[in-house]
Amino acid sequence: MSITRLTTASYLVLGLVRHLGTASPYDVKQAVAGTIGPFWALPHAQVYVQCDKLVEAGLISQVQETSGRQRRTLKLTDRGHDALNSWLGDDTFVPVESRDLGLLKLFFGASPLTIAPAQIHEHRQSLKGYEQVAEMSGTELPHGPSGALAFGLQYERWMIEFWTEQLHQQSS
Amino acid sequence: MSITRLTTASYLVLGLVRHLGTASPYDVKQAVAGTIGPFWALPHAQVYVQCDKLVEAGLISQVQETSGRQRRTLKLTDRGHDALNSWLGDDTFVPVESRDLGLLKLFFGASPLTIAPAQIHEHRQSLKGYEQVAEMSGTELPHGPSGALAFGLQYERWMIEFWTEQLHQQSS
DNA sequence: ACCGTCATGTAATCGGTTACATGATTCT
DNA sequence: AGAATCATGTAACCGATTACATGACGGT
Repeated sequence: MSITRLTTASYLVLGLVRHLGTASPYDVKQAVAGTIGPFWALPHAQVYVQCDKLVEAGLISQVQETSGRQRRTLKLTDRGHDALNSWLGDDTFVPVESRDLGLLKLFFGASPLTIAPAQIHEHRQSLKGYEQVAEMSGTELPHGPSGALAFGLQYERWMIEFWTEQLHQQSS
Repeated sequence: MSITRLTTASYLVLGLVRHLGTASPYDVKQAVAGTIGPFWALPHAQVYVQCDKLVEAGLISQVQETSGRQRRTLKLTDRGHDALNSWLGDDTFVPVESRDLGLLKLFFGASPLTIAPAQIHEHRQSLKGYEQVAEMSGTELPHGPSGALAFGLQYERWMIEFWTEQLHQQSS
């Protein structure tokens, strides 16, 4: 009966619904791709499950169309806002595990010549993605997203730098 | 009967056993902490499970004491070496998700004033840890681990830099 | 004797991913 | 009419984490 504790995925959905103001699960799913998707994946199956959970927990309200596509329109309740805010206010540090396969392989002795090129290529792609987002949205972004975007840009540049260096040190 | 495909955790154990030359599951468990643990956690329950799997798959050989603590001594078989090498040789890029809660909260509008200090503090701690490892091991590290260590140092410095910047931009 | 840590495991739970599945619109 | 995509979900599986559990050895 009682709702099992909220997971990060729950807060992700909760946060996205607030970010969008009002949204259907589908909107949330779409938003993932353009926002936090690149560094925190969330398959759509999760979105629907979490929406159910959050509605049941009374953190989001739901109005469902009775005909046609039966779209659900979601919105944070007051308790939802509270829950999200208190999560955001909690500064407990959770050790970051940047589970990077390339790095792991590097540790275990893979040659940079083997892995670095692919890493560099993919990080360049991601960088491009972020740059496009940055261009399109200009300076109109709210603080939060713009900070995260700044990180994304920075991170990709750093990774390109790192792997490039690994590649060069190899030949010394 | 047949062994379900190897997961990253399997290769982690496989890699560590080779890294150590010869090791008991317990040794592996200990090694995790001092090596890849900080950026790729592996609880000891996994170690034992994976060891069983790898033995069954014929990728590591096992000699078990018949008395006392019944320590198991593990070592890569030829097929184990092959498997590890082919994994290391595979440069397929797997999208990195650096699932950083702090970053996620930043995106959703948490104030840098709230989260940045804890982030900075913890990344400083991690940095210290890496620096100690670097000092102790000096230049004696094999290429792989030293590359990964270089990343660890770099990464922590970058994160400190990022969060410090966020903190300062806040006050403008 | 007792305590810490060495050393080994097992079992339950649980959350997430993958895959399956379906009907409603809209555009061509 | 047909294709694409909008929009919604369900279910099975599976791997990992968490918690439980136990005995051996070494030092005090």
